Amino acid sequence: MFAEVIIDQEAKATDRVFEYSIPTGLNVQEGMRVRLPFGKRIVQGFIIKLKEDANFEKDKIKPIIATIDDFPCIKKEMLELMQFMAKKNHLTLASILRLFITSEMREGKVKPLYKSYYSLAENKEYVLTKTARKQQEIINYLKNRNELVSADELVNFGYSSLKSLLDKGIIIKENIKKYRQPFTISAESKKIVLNFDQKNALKEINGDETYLLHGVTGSGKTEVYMHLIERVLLENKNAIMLVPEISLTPQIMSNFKSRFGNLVALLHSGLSAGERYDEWNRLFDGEARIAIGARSAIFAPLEDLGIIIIDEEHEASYTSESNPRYNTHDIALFRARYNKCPLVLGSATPSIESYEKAKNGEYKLIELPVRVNGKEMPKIQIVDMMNEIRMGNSGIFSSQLLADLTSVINNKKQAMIFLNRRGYSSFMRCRDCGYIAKCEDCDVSLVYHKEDQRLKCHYCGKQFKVLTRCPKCGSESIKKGAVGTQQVVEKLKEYFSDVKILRMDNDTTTTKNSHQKILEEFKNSLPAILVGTQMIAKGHDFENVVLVGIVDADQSLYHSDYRSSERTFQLITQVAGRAGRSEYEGKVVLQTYAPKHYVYKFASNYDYKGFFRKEENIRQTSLFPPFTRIIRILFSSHDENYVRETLKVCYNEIVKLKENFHDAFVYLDAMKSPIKRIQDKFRYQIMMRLKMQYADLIEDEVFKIINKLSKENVYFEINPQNLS
DNA sequence: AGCACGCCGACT
DNA sequence: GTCGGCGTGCTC
Repeated sequence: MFAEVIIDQEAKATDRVFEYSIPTGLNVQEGMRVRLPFGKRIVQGFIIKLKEDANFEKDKIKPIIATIDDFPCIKKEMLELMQFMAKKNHLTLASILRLFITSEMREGKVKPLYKSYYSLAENKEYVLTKTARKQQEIINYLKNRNELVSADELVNFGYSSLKSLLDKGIIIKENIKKYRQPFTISAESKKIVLNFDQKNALKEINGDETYLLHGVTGSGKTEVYMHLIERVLLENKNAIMLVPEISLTPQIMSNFKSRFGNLVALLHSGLSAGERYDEWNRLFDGEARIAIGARSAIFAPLEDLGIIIIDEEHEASYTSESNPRYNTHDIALFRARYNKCPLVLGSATPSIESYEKAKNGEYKLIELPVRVNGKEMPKIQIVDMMNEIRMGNSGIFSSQLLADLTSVINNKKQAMIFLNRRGYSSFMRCRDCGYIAKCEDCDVSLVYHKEDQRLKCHYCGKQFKVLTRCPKCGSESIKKGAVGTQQVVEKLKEYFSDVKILRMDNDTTTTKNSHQKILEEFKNSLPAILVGTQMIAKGHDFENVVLVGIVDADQSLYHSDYRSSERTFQLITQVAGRAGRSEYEGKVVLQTYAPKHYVYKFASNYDYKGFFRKEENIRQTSLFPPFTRIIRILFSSHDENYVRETLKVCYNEIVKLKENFHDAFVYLDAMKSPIKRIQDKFRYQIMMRLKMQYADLIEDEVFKIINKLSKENVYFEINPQNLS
C-alpha cells in the first residue's frame, strides 16, 4: 500500500503530492495526520489518498514513520472540499487543509497567535566580515527602526543572512503572543411564538435547495433560525450557522447558548488558541452539534449536516480577502449539496447577486415582510445639502439635523451620528452642482490619488487629471469629499459643549475592551451622542436612541465600486434600524448632496424590491455582475521586476485567449493595483469582465494559464469585494 | 520551509 | 589554499 501525502508546509515548492509507502502493521486512513521523513528532516503531513501502486521510483519511496492521531482528523467530505477549492480558487493544498484544523494541530511557521519579531541584542560586541553585506544591511535596518521588527518585514533580506545573525547572537528573535479575552454569557432563555410568516418559512425550508430568506429588519429571522436548528437536532443531524464577525455580539451568542446549551460551539476570532481547539474538538467528537461563528466556521468538522445558515448573507466579510482567498457562499453550497441539506441565506437587504438568483429560480425566495413587534420602521428624512450650501450653511450639519439633535438633548435622550467612511481614498465633487467625476468607460466614480495627483478608475485603471473646474457647470469650487469622525466630534462639541459625546471608529477601538467600554459609557449617559463608522451600525440595541444622523451618505455611494449603490442601500437600512428600538418613535436624518439619487429614494421608503429592479437594470446595461463575471488576478512580490514579468507572461496568454473568444470579453487589461505597494510588496493586476454565457469556459482557460505560474505570488479572485 | 551543495571573493 | 556568504535546487 502507498499513500499520497501533502506536506504541512507553506511553500510553492513543496505544495504537491508526495508518495510514501506504508509499513505493515501501521493502521492508516485517508485524512490522517502522519509523521514523515522528508529530505533530512521529519515533518508533518496529511494522507489524502491511499492506493495500491505508486508512480514515483520505487527505490526512492520512503515509509511513513507514524500516525499522529488514531483517527482521520480530516474527514472525507473535507478532502473532497479541498480538491474543489484547489480547483476553484488557485490555492495551495496545504493552505486549504490548514483551514480545516486548528492552529494547535498545525506544523510550521504560521501560527496566528504568535508572531516573530527581531531586534538587536543589547551590548553585544560583534565583528562582521566585509563580505557579509546582507547582514550589515539587516543590522542597519534594525538600528534605524530601533524597535521590534516583524519577520515579514525582514524576509526580503534573505533567510540565510537572518539565520547567521541569530546564530551569532547579534540579533534576538521573540515570539509575541496576543492574549485574548473570552467573553462570558448570561443565560436567560425565552421561547417565542412564531407569527404566520415565520411559520410559513419553516414549512418552506424543507428540501435540499438554497433558500433566500428576505426578512425586513426586526422580522424575527433569528427565531426562524433557532426553530430550523431545533428541527435538525431532532432529526439527529447537525447545523452550521454563520454570522458576520461584527455581529457576533455577546447578546446573539448568549441567545443561542441559553437555547441550546452545550450543543453550541462558538468559533470566533476572540477565542484563544486553546479555547478554539476545545470548541473544534467538541464539534469533531459530536459533543457539540451546532457550530456558530464567522466566515471560517463554514469549515467546522461536523458530519451529517442538516442545515447551513448564512445570516446577513450580503456582508462583504464572507469573501476572504487575505490568503487563502475563498468565497463562503461557494463552500456552503458545496457542503450543503454534499450533505443534501438546505442552505439558508438570510438578509434584510440581500445582495443583488443572490436576489437575482432567487428571481431566476436558482434560489427559493422566502419573505418575512412584517416586523415582529408590529412597529413601523423609523422615518427617514432626506436633507439636501446642496440646498444648505445655497442657504449659506457650508458646515457639516444641516439645520434640520441640528434642530433634531437639540430636541434630543433637551429631552435627555440619545443620538447616533453615522459616518459612512470607507477605505483610504475619496472622490471629487463639485460644490455647486454636485457633479461627481466618473470613469468614461465604467460608470463608476473615480478615486483621487494624492501621491500622484490623479483621478483613477479602480476597474479599468484609466487615469484622469485632477479636476480644477466642473465640466458640467463650470464652477471652480471642486472639493475632495471626505469628513472624518474626529472632525464631526469637534464640531458637535462646539454646539453642545456640556453633552457627552463619544467617538467609535478604528482609531478609538484598538483593543477589544475599548470597544465595550465606549458602548457601556454611551449606554449609561443621558443625554449623549455617539459618533462612529460602520462599527456602530450593527447589533447594539440602545433603547434611548431616538435619532440617527447620517452625515455624508454619499461617501460610500461614490466609491469606485460597482456595488457602491447596493452597499449604500444596505448601510442606510441597517443604520436606520438603530433608531427607535424601543417604545419611543425614532427618526433618521440623512444628509446628501444628491437627494434625487435612486438609492435614497428607495432606501427612505424601505423599498428593497424597487431598489433591486433599478439596480438590476443598471448592472445589466453597464455590464457588471451578476450579468458579467469579473476576474482579477493579483500578482504581488517584493521583487517588482519579477511581478511585472509574470504579469506580462500571463497577460499575453490571456490576450491570445481573447483572440479566440472575442465575444466573451467585455473588458481586459493589465495594470498596477490601486494600492501599488502593501507591506513592501509590489502589486500588479489583470482585470477582466466576461459575459456570463462564456464565463465558466474562460475561467477554466484562465485557470490553466495561471496554474503554470507559482501559487505563491498569484491570487485569483472572482467578483472581488474590494479592489485595493 | 529547511538543508546541502557549490561558486566566489577575501584573507591567513 | 581555506573560510564564510549567499544563490540554487531538492525533498516521495
